[in-house]
Amino acid sequence: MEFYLNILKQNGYKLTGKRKLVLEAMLKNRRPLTLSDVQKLCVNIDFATIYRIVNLFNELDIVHEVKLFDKQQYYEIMKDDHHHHVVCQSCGKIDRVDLCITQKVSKLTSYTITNHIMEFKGICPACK
Amino acid sequence: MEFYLNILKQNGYKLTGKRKLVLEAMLKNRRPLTLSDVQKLCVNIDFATIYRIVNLFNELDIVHEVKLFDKQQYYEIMKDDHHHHVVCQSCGKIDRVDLCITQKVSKLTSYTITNHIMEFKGICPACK
DNA sequence: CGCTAAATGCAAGTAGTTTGCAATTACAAA
DNA sequence: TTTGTAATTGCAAACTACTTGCATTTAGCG
Repeated sequence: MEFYLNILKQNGYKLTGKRKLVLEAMLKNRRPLTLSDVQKLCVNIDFATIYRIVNLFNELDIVHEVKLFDKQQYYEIMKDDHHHHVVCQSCGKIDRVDLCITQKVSKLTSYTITNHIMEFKGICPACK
Repeated sequence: MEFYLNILKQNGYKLTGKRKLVLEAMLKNRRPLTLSDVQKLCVNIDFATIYRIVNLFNELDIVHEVKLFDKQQYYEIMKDDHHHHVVCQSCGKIDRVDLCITQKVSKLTSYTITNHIMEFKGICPACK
């Protein structure tokens, strides 16, 4: 918590009650969350405020964008813990995928990779 | 072209002029296309029709969904040519990424993988 | 404690897609 | 080859997820 509050402070942003609530909610729920999910976790914050806070967190790299298989944007706090996800299409469970291949892609394409999306969908062992 | 028309026929769909136009446009432009892109490539087709045709093609696995780094859905024909993409954030160029790790993810997570998203963004050699 | 710029709530706007329904068309049957 | 009919299409409106403008409120410096 302190770590993230410092990022806000160091960038000249105020430590408001709403920002602390959103941060706390996302720290306690470390999985891909939509803006609506975040709003449900933080009673009494307007949706536009949730939107602006989460977008600020994203600019400050406090949260990261996650794309799953619908048209919503998800966000998740992943400090020092870069990972991807696999979603069960039957029960909806989301598991971590600790694999990344940006270095390989960098070598293969000669691009400097700055950003990537990598998510999986399937059937989990329990649902098979 | 014939190959795809047969898929439509075999599934009981009519071979209409509009469907042929959309198919032809997407065969000639094998890169991620938004519905608006497809509409621009096919003069005189209503957007709702483009929407329904591309969605039908998607259900029949004629096209595949591609997610890039904005909020639009892209579609691309990739028969026998599964690949991913890397987008240059400077010039917008899109290159292929011929790499896939669903087998590795399958082993790692014990899920049966049915679907995945994997896209990259960076700076291309020419823009460095 | 008061001042001021930043943050927030409310309501309206926007982009991209999705749907309902009447008009049109592909194609099987005559 | 023409006809009947269900599938397809166009149009307009609805919908979802996000985005913005502006008036009100609040954090935090002095």
